[in-house]
Amino acid sequence: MLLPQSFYNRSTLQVAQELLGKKLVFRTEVGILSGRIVETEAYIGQDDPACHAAKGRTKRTEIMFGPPGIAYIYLIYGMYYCLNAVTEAADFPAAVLIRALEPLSGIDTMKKHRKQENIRQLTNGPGKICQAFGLDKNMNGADLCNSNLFIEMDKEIAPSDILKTSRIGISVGREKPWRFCIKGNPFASHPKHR
DNA sequence: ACGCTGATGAAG
DNA sequence: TTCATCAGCGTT
Repeated sequence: MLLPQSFYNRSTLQVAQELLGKKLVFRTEVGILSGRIVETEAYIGQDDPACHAAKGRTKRTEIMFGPPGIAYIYLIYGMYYCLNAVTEAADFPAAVLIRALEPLSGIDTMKKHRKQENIRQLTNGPGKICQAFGLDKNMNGADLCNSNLFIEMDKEIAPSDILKTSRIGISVGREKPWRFCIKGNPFASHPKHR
């Protein structure tokens, strides 16, 4: 069952943790691509210096100020895309970055997109997920509750099985423990925890 | 440890 | 208009 908009219209920290174990699905012309979410990060509001929307509304970040349950996909480092799910009510800018998946279906297509045979290397990083799924700016703004890209209910992860660490790859806001992984899952982006 | 790569937003 | 920055990845 597909997660409804009300799932996303809550505290970002709660959504980020509850997304662990859920299934990201993308229906494409070449078949269904899916994977279990095993790593997320929260980016929350104007007081979080690492959040793209920290300095207010811009053309790029207005999507984070919009309604919850929308895909926010942006280009990073000139070559890779990152997929986020917008959270919380409209006018509060926040999102959850999907950082790593355990591939479930469409694995052959993912291998082709990634030019990579090792299943563990297919989706263990936010840029790799978008490459494996073929997601780019064309899917920015897609409604995760009503489009070919959505998230389904699946496993429930017990709080005791969630590892909390600082976020990766940022230069500000490092002190916030807003990265979440399924403990011991081998598909996380950084196998060694910080 | 480093280079690739280009959109973004702030500064001028 | 220029310029530093950047929620990553692959190769060295």
